Amino acid sequence: MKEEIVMGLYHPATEDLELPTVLHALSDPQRLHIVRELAVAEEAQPCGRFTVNVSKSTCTHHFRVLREAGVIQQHHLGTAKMNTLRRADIDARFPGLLDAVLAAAPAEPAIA
Amino acid sequence: MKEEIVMGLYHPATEDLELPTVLHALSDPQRLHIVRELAVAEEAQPCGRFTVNVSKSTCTHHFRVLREAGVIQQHHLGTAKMNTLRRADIDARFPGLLDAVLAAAPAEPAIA
DNA sequence: TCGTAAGTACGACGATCATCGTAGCAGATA
DNA sequence: TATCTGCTACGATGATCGTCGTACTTACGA
Repeated sequence: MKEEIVMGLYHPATEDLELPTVLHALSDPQRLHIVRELAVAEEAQPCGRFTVNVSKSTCTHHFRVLREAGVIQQHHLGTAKMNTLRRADIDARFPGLLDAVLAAAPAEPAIA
Repeated sequence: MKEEIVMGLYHPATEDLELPTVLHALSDPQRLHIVRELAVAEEAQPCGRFTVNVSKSTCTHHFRVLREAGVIQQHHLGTAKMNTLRRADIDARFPGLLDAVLAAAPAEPAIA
């Protein structure tokens, strides 16, 4: 039941990650695209630097879904909000899941 | 674009399986439970033999979602409709995905 | 101090979803 | 033929979802 608050933002604890919630977070093409870009990034990325064809408010919505599902971690940095993939946490809770998702369909564009 | 019709039921071809669709199909607790029961079954199972706490019509809906996503294959047998997991197809298209999903959260009940 | 850049909050909208009950159909069985 | 079993079709309903625009906040920089 432990929950972690990082810089005022809700993040579920690793042991509280739920499979249906994570799968649902990953079942949207836009969010899948964000996760894939995040997976190849070396460092934390601000929300604005993603190739997503939706409005800013929709983008905020998708990042919140990913964060509340435990897929990404967010923290403020100046006016920006930096995003990192919670790869170790997801691997610990659901071994192999993230690798399988990232290995699949890397060619699918975010046009949809 | 090939599509396979098995006994009058639509089934997507292996190469047409889409990751978001499959993930969405697996993101429901009831359907996840069905898939898990199907994974440990030796043979094809009729729809009625699943421990699901929803009505019959809702059950029909969930099986259709799984079939149209390409997760299961269905065929009629008398009055029953038999279900099998398309494990080989999913493994071919998304290697490791099904294993990761099945390995995770095996203790989650279908009470929800 | 003023402006700009990056995100958020807050509705709102149409679409999809999970659920149900009722009615009905197709095989199997008597 | 009549009945039963297993499942589907067909709304209907309430909830959630993805999307948007507008207004707002906050931090940085000129």
